[in-house]
Amino acid sequence: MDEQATIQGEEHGRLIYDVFARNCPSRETWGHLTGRWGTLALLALGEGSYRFNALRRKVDGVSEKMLAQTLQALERDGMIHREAQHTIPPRVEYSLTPLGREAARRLLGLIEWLEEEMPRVVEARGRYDQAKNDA
Amino acid sequence: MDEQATIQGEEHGRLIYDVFARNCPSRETWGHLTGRWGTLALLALGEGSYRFNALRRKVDGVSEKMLAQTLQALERDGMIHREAQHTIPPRVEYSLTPLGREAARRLLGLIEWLEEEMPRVVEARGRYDQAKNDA
DNA sequence: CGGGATCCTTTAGGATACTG
DNA sequence: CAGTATCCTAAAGGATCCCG
Repeated sequence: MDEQATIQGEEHGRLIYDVFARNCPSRETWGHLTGRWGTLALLALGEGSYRFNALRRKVDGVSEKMLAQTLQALERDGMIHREAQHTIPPRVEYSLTPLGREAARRLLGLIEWLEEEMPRVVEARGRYDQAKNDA
Repeated sequence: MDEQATIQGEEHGRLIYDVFARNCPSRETWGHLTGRWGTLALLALGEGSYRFNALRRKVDGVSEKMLAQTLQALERDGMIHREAQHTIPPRVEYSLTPLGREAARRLLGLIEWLEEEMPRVVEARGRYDQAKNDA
């Protein structure tokens, strides 16, 4: 082996990505958190609670259908709290649960790191494309 | 507003998720990192370097096509290093770059957190489904 | 206003066969 | 062995209409 420490996560003696690969419930939730609209919805709600259409305006580009679907999935996972008033017209407020708040915090951490590193990524892309052209 | 601190990320004075929403390069890389196979490939390579087919066996369930596609995207983003020996038969080793190693570490952190919280998620799902049935 | 239902398009992903 | 190319299916996603 090499001296460089390997990056491993253990969970009950098994490598976590093995657990993660097959174990469906966490895979599904992972998809909800990191999916195209899930992350955006969580980050938006990290700012405060919003009603459906306000949220839709914040998560720019999302369709009604996808926003509803995304919110339902995250509500079911316990990340989002949904408060409905049965009035006409209806009024529904979405907010983060403590669990969702923690998820949003961690996702934001990853995204901020990525944003910081983007110059490196862009540079790597340039080198990669250059090498392709030379071939 | 509420007393609870909001979760915000700032970058040049703009909310980071606004930047993130439109700014394509980081969105694309985010997809590569969090996509179905990207995360798995990064975590597998966190253990050490692997050749194509060995990696394919580790990232169980991935097709040749998707693994090739995933590795190329991450190589282009500077996350993965590809070392080819032009022999017959060919021999290609994949490993993480320092950037990729950091990405893998952070992704693993998020996944480990999620695994820890899964009981809470499962419980929330139970409550959600129960409430649906009552309606 | 907050969705559900429906229909349609686009993309992700897989199986297979082939090549250096 | 490490891919590429081709073809196909399944799933994500979007537009529209409708209702309480």
